[in-house]
Amino acid sequence: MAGPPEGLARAQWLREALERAAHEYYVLDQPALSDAEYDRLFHELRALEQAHPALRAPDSPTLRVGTDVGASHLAKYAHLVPMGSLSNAFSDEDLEGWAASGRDVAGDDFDRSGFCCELKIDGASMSLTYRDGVLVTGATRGNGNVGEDVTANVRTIRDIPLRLAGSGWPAVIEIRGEVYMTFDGFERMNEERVRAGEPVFANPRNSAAGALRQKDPAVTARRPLRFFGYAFAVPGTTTLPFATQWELLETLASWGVPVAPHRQLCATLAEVHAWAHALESTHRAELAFAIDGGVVKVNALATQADLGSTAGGREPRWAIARKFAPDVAETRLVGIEIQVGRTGVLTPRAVLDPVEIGGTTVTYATLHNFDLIAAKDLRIGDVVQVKRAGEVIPQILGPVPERRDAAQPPSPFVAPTACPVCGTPVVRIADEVAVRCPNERCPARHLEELIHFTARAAMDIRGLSEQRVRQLLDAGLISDPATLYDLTEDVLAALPRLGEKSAQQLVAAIAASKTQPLSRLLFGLGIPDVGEETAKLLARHFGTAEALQQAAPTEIEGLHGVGPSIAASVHGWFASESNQALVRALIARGVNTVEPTRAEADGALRGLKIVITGTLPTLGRTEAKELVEGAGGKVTDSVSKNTDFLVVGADAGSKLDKAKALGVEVIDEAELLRRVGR
DNA sequence: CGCCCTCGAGTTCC
DNA sequence: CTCGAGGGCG
Repeated sequence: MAGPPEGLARAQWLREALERAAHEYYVLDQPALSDAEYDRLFHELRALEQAHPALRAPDSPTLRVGTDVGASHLAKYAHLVPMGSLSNAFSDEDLEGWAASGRDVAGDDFDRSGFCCELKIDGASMSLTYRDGVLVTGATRGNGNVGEDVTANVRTIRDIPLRLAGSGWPAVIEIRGEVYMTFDGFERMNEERVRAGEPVFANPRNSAAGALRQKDPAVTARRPLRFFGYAFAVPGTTTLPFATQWELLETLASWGVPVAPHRQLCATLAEVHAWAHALESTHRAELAFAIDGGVVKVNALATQADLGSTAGGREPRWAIARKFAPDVAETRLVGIEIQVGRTGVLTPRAVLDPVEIGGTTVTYATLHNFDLIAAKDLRIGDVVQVKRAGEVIPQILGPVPERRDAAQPPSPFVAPTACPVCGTPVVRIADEVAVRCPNERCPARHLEELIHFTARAAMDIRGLSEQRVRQLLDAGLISDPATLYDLTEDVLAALPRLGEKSAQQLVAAIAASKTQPLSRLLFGLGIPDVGEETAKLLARHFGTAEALQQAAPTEIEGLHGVGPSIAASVHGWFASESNQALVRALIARGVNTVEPTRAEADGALRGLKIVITGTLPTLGRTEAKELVEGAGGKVTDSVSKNTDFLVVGADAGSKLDKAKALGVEVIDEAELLRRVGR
């Protein structure tokens, strides 16, 4: 079917697609094609070129296969001893499996000497050849047998010794290790590249590999490259003056070769698991450079020799890479649920076969809206790729069509035309992706409205969790927020899973909420477009709910920060008869509708805009916010050049980076406390 | 009219 | 945390 004209266009298209994919993969580090898709296109192109030699092009990606060493400006270097690779363990179970097969070969010896655990640096593998203690060659790994000679560039890396220190080194030795770049150096380098108008590197590993292959060593010298050694190889047989991997590392260090920190000798596999978990949860974030896991090695060299390598490959049986759980996992899309939010928006939610991603089990993932399902062509029953975005919230990247069951093709998902809870036909506002249930009495919306009313930033009713609200609603004890105030201890105590004591506390908490300021009440009512800030603004300006209710749209719009859209929303809400009835019912039950006039803050932070990020050592988030506001400051959510300072805690994310980039002052909790005079 | 800052809203897991 | 959109300001 691939006749020449068609075939020519197809071949052209394939070449471009493959080149683009390679660029996305290697340079941008954002692969758009899966490995399987890449392979499929690649094989199609190769078949096409073989069938029609006229279609071959000198720049075809097919010509790169197996020539990744030869096709460069760099000389080849044959390693004196081949560089092996490691098999991977992604979980404790994988590691136990590795140990089990090791015991099959070495018996009790496998565990006898303990395990030497080291960081797995995410950099470029390197072999340094020393003759009589002098560095003569630096070579990349290549295919394991033959790499590229990058000696001139390696000499510019300052922590690689040009001459080994100490004594006892063999006459010829290849020191194996990893060339890497610190996050800091990586960022500095990218900043320089931006200023020079050059494209930036996607991550430290790619930039380290790129820097090593520079034609001009002067360019490499300007790159902040570093080195860690972890092994060495000696051609021929030599008796070493030590018996364990641990001593090997100590020896390397004594020769002046940098060795990675956080190495540990573990007596048992259980200790290895604990070390690996600490690596992922703690050390990984604290290190100045990237790691992609740890390496576990049987400590005794004699046992290593007994274990040898796997029959076919070059993978030693005595060592394994303990990789971090991947951020992306594949699992089956079992179903799509539809959630109805407080504002009536219908949101599809993917139900997944539980899968572990980055240490937690993921069962649900939001799909945001129905267009997205169609755009990604997701079907129930598909195997999908799931990623944890922003470290926390799971995201579906897309289906894996190769794994679709041909015999039972999954059916496309059809967006609902009616609310799944109340059956009201949905509406879709022009130009908006959101689909809404327009029924203001929809039970699903009721539930969400009530939960919002009791929320911490709203009326702050402790003891009314989502589950409890659901229970009360199902029992018919409450309908709208006003009915909460009719609850009595007797009625509550009769409910299952609710004792006398809890009933008492709950009634007290509900009663206590009556005195909350108007701003919290306004926020709790859930007026569209009125969040915490706008509620405060309205409450402070109008003082009472009555005044706000009677206000003309123009008066509301006059407030700084409120435009025509919000004004119309507020006015419209109070114009509704049922909303007016709700406000009357709340007043009748003694709920406060007045904003207390607060004394002018004369605190140390008056007029300052402050952002808080990460986990503070002693203060909770709300406490910190109250502290700042009590001192006259304002806490905002995002860092901008108007931000006066950023209070940073543990595990700070992108805000810290942004503050640094904008030159915003960064302080810690202790400094904040000092500034507010505590 | 376009840019930048803020705010609202939705979201998962333990 | 992130996205999208309202709103202020030049």
